[in-house]
Amino acid sequence: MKHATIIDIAKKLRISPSTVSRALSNHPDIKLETKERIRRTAKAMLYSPNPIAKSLKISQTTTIGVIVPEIKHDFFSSAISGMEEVAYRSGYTIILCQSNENFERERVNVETMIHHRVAGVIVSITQQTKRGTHFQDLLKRKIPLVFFDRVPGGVRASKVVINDYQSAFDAVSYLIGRGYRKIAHFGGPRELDICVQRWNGYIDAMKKQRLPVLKEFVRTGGLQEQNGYLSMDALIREHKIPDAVFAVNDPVAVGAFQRIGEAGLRIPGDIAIMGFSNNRITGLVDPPLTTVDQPSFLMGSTAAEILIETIEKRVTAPKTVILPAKLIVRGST
Amino acid sequence: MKHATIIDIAKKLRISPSTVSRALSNHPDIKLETKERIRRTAKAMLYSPNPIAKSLKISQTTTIGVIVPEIKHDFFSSAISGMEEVAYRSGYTIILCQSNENFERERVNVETMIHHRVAGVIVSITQQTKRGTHFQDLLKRKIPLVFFDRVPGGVRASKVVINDYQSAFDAVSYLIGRGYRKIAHFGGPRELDICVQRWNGYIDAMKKQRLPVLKEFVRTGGLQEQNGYLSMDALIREHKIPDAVFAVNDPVAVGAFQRIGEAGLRIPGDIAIMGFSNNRITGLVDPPLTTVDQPSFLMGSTAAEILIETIEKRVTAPKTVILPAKLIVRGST
DNA sequence: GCTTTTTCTGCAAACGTTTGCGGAAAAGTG
DNA sequence: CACTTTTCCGCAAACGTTTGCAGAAAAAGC
Repeated sequence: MKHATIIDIAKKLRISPSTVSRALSNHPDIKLETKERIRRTAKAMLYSPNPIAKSLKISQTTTIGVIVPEIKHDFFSSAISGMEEVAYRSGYTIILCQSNENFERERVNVETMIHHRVAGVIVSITQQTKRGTHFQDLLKRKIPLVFFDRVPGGVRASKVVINDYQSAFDAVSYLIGRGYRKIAHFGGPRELDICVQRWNGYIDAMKKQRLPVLKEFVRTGGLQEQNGYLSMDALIREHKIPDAVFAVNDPVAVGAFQRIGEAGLRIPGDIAIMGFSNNRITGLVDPPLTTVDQPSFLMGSTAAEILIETIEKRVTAPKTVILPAKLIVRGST
Repeated sequence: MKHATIIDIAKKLRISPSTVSRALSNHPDIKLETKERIRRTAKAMLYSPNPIAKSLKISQTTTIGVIVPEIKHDFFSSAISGMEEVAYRSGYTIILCQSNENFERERVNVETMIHHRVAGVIVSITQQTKRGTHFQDLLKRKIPLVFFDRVPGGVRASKVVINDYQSAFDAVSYLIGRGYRKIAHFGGPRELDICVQRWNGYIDAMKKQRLPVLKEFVRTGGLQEQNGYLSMDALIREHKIPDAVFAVNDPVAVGAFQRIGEAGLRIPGDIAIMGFSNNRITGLVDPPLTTVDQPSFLMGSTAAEILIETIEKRVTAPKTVILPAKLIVRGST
């Protein structure tokens, strides 16, 4: 079963392919009557335009590329869901790559997107990503680009983020308000702006209340569960037990949570714990985790909206959207 | 910044584009020396082939389409992760659609895939999907198709699943072995084969031990958390408290879990609970849920492997792979 | 009725590849 | 040396669209 083409329609109607093309794209040059005729037979022949041919001709597709560190991560999968939703509504399709937190692979992914002539790309960068040179290749080719959540420094592109600094500041202030004093911070890699922001929020909140920031209570590591587990493990081994832990994100919080449980310590009695992102898990563990709600689906959908707007309206000025994050107080603090 | 084309290379070397094309695809007709020369300048000019032009010519792309009910669902996102992994290794890219458990949208998604001339598609069907006619369109066009997990009846395509019947049978037998007698089943829609299989496994395990299957203890509904919540809610209102609940999947189990907690009942003391899939959540709630481990990542990766094999080797005989599932015993039973 | 304007349609080139076929040059054969 | 065979490369068409330009037909102006 072959696809019907514009040429097939043209032959059947004994007119030229160009007329058919114009009629189908509603060009004003074509008489209304012929347009109708063409549309009817197009429908009758089950014609569907070949996007590849069109792409080749106008050297631009109607697909948008998405690059995330890990698809299965709760935050990302629901952001992707948001993107797919608006892409679907706007007639775009999504091609998806994961970088696996690997810089080199991210670079390759960007190349893949370029080769595929995507109309634009949305990315959240790797933990390892320090330089943004590979993103410059996109900008050079005038391919619209929007980052979300994990954004690199020094790349002139749109971003959708939350106010990480303020959220962290508020979260830690809340802990202090609850009476916690020895508050540890399990931070992420210093290369990632969001980690630095959250780190700064922590520091400033502590300073504001004139609480000392103890070196042994500030640990940096990756963003995975195991990192939280290991950080907590180290603290326990060194017998440096904090009142509370402010984790850079939920997986790290959950890792710490597990280690605390294994040590027979009580939450929040012995150690309070606060996460960041409001992953589904945090509401289901016992006690449920206090965390900062990061609107993942919304971040994805607005990222897609901004991108599509940029593609279609050809606006070039990068835009930064800061979405509201909300402290969700639960049993762990 | 423009992309270098085959023609650009040809001009620079004063040879014909066809020679360049053949050299780059290592055609035996071309002298080794010229091949080398062409490859060198191709590299120097940062040439990268235009996949769109190639696709148009050979009317076949190197992308594979994936359609799932919900991206953010734990099981699916990690299956997608598995697919992306092998796709990446094999030089394919993934285009992703979600049907949102909506039959009509699934139909549109399939059309999208056809228009995009994907090399093959992987799908897990909707709860609503009863007829597979839209999948026939793929087969008619000789587009390889593989289903995973949720497979429809009556479509001649490859499948990768677990043995749902046996796993359910084993799970329920285990419950009976632990001494539970009044075992309820919260099942999914009867349209979905996996639900029927698990339902049958439940029934047969009960029958084998000569336990009565009570009508009020067998409830069907959707596959979401709220469905489990509501089923449990109904049972509690009717004062029909079972010893144990065997849920069709983890979200349903978690829903029931929540309702049980709200009712002040104890798990497993008052009601034991068993899920299905081994979502991450199940290991983190308290008590952790006994469940059946469904190897989501592996299911995704093997689905992709089978698909790519079918695409490249042009094998046409559908193949069914049954992956092992394993009972994970935890605190909830 | 003849020129000018407007309305509509077709021709042909282009997007970047792949590939069947033909043929020149080189090599082999007797 | 005259021939056949092999080796290597180019021509041109094709994939299904879009679009600038030219031009025929119809309408309008006088």
